Amino acid sequence: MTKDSTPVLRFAPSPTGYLHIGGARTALFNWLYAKHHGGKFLLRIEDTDRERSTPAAVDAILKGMEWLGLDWYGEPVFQFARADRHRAVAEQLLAAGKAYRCYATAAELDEMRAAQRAAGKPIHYDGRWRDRDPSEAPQGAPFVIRLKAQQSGETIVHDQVQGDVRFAHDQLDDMILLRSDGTPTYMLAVVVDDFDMGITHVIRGADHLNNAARQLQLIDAMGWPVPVYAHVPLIHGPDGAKLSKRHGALGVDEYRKMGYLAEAMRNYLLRLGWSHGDDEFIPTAQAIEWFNLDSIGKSPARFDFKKLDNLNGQYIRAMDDADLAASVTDFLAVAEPPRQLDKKAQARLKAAMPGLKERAKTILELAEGAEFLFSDGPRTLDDAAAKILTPDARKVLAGLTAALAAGNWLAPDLETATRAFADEQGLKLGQAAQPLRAALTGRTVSPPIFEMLQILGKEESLARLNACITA
RNA sequence: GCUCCCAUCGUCUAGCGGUUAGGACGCGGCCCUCUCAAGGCUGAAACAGGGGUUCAAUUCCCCUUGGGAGCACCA
Repeated sequence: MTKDSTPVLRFAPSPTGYLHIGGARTALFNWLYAKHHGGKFLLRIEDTDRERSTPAAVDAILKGMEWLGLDWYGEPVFQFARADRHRAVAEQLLAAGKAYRCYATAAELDEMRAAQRAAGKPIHYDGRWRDRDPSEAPQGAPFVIRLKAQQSGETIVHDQVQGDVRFAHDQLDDMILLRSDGTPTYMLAVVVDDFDMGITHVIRGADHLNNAARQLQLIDAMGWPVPVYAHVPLIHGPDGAKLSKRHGALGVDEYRKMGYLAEAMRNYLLRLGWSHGDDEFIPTAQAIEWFNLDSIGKSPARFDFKKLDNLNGQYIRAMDDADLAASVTDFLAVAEPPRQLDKKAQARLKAAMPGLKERAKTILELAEGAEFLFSDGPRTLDDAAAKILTPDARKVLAGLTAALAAGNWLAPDLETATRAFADEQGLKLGQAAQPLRAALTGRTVSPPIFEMLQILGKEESLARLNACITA
């Protein structure tokens, strides 16, 4: 807690689903803060909800974190395994008179809330068992343990993002620490675990801001140190409403499948709510150097795929050709269905990379754009390409093929030959180049065609061209 | 209903009393050009509204409006 001690951060997802984009950003901020200050970043799985927690979700979260490159210190802490410790703290509070047993039934509480709602009053536990003598307790009846919270005054959350946020104590009620089945609630578990794990900084979603005030009361009752809080605004969908699946509330693995690069993802997520002047392209190393809590914005941001695409394209263009080719190969190997590129395909892919990478926003697009390099033989024409290859165009192609075959199979020579051919035929270069492209790639869009001709090689190129001429 | 948070181009944002309100994405135009991109130049595009405070408010305060979050024996 002291200024000179190393900070200890944590990301604490509940394994009830995949790691979504909001959680990923929260994790990223914690990770960046820890990296920036040379502190520790821990992972805690909040699996106390036995009904909804699944091993598959734990796995998805871990995989998501790994893909994003957010490495944590040590082994993940599983909250449920610490239930005994949580219970002990509740008992300790009970013994100290800072907590009490409440025997109110669920039906009773429902009734109470209904009445409060009808009266326009805040919906809070009314403390009906707070000051009752234990002798009044119904024998053998189930009970919960509630914190005997302060009733007057206020709690101020000193938040690094939100500023000082004040909560009047009469707005807070006596929260449940231990359920009637003896299991700890989230409120208890978080506070105890954060203390036991030595957490100094809590960076989490703003949906927890209200909880912070309650947790502070618990921390106060235990006499524990207060962590530094930073409640980050939530991410909204493009329409300003809550992020829905069709908007981007997907598991991070979906982003991987769509062909986004982990570093681009980190950059995008970072800029969603955090800024450093006019800087947009912020590689991770730079992000670690610059990250701070002060520059986190206070308003919720909307998720924008277009900007993510652009950023991803920038990272693709900035990547080394060999690394990028390897990324495409890996991407295809785990795609559905999986595909293995043979040596020839890999060599062509790498050779064509300079032309390929500046036309793709995702690895998926890159792979699709390189399809014509992956196998030999005539191409299946897409609609636009078929339209280009009219009988006339095929005649042009026949002449051009003959002209090309006579010369060197190097891009500059091929281009010169094609231009000469177009000139003598009274054609524009495009009228010769487009049929060439269609025959070679099966499409009307590709990297510079003369370079592709060279990469494909004379034999393969001629085979594809001849197939189109005779067809 | 109650509590809390938020508010600059369509979107992400810079701005921390005096600016021609800047950048990025997206959109339009031009250039480049074998296609598509990339790249260069360029254009349109914002301080939610109303009160204060101040010589001066996008900036500080209040209200309204509009968004969002939380009010469980979920986390």
